[in-house]
Amino acid sequence: MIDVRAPLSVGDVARRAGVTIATVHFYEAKGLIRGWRSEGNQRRYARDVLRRVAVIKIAQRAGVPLAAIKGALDALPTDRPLTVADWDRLSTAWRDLLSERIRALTQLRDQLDGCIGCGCLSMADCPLRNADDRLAAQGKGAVLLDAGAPGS
Amino acid sequence: MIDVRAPLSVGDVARRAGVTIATVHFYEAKGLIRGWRSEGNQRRYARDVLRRVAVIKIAQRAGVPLAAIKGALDALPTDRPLTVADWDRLSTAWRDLLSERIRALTQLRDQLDGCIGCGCLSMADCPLRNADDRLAAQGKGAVLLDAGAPGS
DNA sequence: ATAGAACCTCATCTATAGGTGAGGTCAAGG
DNA sequence: CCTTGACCTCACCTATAGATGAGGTTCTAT
Repeated sequence: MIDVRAPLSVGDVARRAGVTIATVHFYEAKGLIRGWRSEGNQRRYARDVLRRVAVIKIAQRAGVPLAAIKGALDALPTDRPLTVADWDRLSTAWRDLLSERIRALTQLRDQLDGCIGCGCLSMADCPLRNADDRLAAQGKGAVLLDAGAPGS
Repeated sequence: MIDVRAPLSVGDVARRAGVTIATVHFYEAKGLIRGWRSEGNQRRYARDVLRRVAVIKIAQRAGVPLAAIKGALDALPTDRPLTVADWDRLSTAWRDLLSERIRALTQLRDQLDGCIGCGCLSMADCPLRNADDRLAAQGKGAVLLDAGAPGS
């Protein structure tokens, strides 16, 4: 008989969250999830971590780096499970990030459309090269893609 | 008096392409660009590399990893500068990749919209978690984002 | 009680895309 | 001539996100 309220082992979490045990170790080491230890020093987790890992994976799909995800999760109280309201705030922020990413990629695609066959790459006023330069001037690389995430 | 047809040094390429000297070294080591050496063993490049570097940077913005960019460039004859037709083929292929990326991110955003506040993350039929599982089942991680690039 | 599965830590490795500094060489102007 | 800036190689470092294996311990079921 399985008690659905029993604490989860690393293996349980890994299997049920669809990640490897190494990943669970890694997330705990990075402070993204939290648990306690058994008498014999084995990891134990509340069922709540499953939702946390799910949230982490969704944010990663949206392109949010782990450090930023941690920042966002840290801004939430840790003494209770994630609530719907928490998820609402996180998903809204990440949705906006996603929109910005989509906007940037769409703009690039449109520029690519406009430039296909034009051979203008060597000219100073090519929109593709200029957009790139404008970004480069604002800092180093990938500004649009890696721009600040919520809570960090 | 500056001869616009004179070969470029690494420093020239770096300055004019908007990358660091380390990056030029790196690209040459990876076979993304090619040049020759002066009597004194210093790197020399034809002006053509400027266009190549520009193409590389655009592909990177589209999310194409360097190895795939190299694959695409290797499929092109190296005994002449990049032509408009070459650029046409590359940009069309990358445009499609970009479209796929945009589609995947847009789908994720729509799912996020549908799920905001629904609190369904813990349920097995949440579209966000399922989409994730479907991807995971096809291999490990980031399938949509890193899917095959042209010429590799 | 004991076999075997699951778990522990720690060190090392993978891949991507470069950056940094040491120690030495090359090239051009005053 | 000789200084100075640009260049060379090589080794090692950074960050991200884990994977892998060694050597030893704990848990659980029979």
